[in-house]
Amino acid sequence: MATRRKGDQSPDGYRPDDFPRFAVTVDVVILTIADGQLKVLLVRRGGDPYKGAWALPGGFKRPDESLDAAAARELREETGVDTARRLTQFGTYGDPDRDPRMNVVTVGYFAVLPDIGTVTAGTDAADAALCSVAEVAGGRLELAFDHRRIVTDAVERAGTDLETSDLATAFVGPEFTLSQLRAVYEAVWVTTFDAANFRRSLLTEELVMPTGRRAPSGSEGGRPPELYTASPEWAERSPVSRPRKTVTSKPQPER
Amino acid sequence: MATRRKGDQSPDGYRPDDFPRFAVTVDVVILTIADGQLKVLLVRRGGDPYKGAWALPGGFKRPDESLDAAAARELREETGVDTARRLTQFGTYGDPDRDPRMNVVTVGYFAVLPDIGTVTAGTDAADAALCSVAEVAGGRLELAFDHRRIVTDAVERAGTDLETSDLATAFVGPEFTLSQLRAVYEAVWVTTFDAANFRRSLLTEELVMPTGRRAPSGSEGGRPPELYTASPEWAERSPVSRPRKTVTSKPQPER
DNA sequence: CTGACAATGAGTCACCTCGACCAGAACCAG
DNA sequence: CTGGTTCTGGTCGAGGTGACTCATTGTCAG
Repeated sequence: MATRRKGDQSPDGYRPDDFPRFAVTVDVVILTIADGQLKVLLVRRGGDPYKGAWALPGGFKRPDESLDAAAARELREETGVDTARRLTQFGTYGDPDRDPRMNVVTVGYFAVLPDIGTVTAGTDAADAALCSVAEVAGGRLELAFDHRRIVTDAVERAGTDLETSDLATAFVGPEFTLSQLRAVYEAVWVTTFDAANFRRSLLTEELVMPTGRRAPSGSEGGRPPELYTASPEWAERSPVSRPRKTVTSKPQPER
Repeated sequence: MATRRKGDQSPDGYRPDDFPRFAVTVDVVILTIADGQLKVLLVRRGGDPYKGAWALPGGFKRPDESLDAAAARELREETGVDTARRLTQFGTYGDPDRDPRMNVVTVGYFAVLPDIGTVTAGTDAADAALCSVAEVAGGRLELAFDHRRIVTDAVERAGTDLETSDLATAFVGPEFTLSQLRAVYEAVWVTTFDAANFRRSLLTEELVMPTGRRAPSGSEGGRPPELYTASPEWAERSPVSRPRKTVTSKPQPER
């Protein structure tokens, strides 16, 4: 609870100096898929500690706004994205040494975007970039503060949300091919799916509806795929179930 | 991220007064099962706002401890429970009007206990009680601040964790009957399970191991059940899957 | 124009899981 | 002993899933 404290001797009200005060920030992990890889939007720091290092976009919560509103505002201010879709809180970080200068408690949010073209309009676009999540998680790309931990937590949360919500549709646009959708699951989870079985899962459950139109075929040629839209009843149901087995080192054809 | 802010003109360091400061607290939702019902441990407030109302145990984070440590400390101080098992963070609440007097951001944790007998030893045991979660969620029991929301969020999180972890074993002791375990799932999710099928699920996956001993049969008579222990490989696997259907209004025998 | 190629779309089949159901075993109250 | 209750073990069928095959439809190189 918020105010109760053992040994509080001022029943008539708070004396704010009795309690430690913290700065509260929000950090936003923006995930998208580009080049078949899972990417995260990062900005380059201009301030003192970790100057020049990559970090998550974020900022201070204001006293008159909620945490959700703060995350939406920071996302809008720094990336130009109006959070049409979900903005999900996934964790809060308050280790005493996570910021070398002051006590900062930060609340992590994540959002998912279909295409990064809409993001570059942010005011700080100059020093923003999409970076590979694998490089961040593997340590090959250093992040400021404990942002690497925050990113990995966000990715893990996104992975579970794929199973329990329609989060996958947020990675693709309003119209998409089943291959694009399948690429989302394969990128976030690390597995592979049989295209035919994946197709059957979604169609028999009527989670996607064909539009009748077709997307242009890829650079490799091949039959142009049909475009689908997400059914409104995607939420609640579990569209695709995560393979439980350990990575079965499928005989993946080299290419 | 923690420190970056649009318009920050002090590259050499913080001027703490530039940023709003908040009190940071942790609230702990202790869940257990008693009388076949899901219960939550509450304390009665002695302070000014919401005086006399039920609230969650919790308190202020200290600058030199992590959030997890603060939750564990408060749990230990107020309930006498040393968090042998998991203590899971599930959400953070920072609406500007959630505390009428000051800006308070609180981080919610939940823990699960097998038996409440070990909890009454807390220093504030006099005004602590186990209350029905159904009464809290239904609004028949008023809580201070936004604690009702926090409790329902904790229960929802516990429900999903039942599926993805060995959380169920935390509700029961180190040795348990399958009926006790089944009662956990049935209480947290609101459904019912066929005892035989529930048994088969756990035994074929070897998630529980029989001890050879038996518990005394209940007050209603019946065959005395065998005692089991949890297999260490319970984690990672999904022991029991949540029924997806809407509550099929099963012909439940009245009693 | 023609054939190679790529990816989609559609179908089959074996296997497994899960829900529903039943019957016997073990124990208690009367 | 008898009836009632719970636990334990088993069967049976519907439905879902993985693995696989094959036809279809388009692009592209020549």
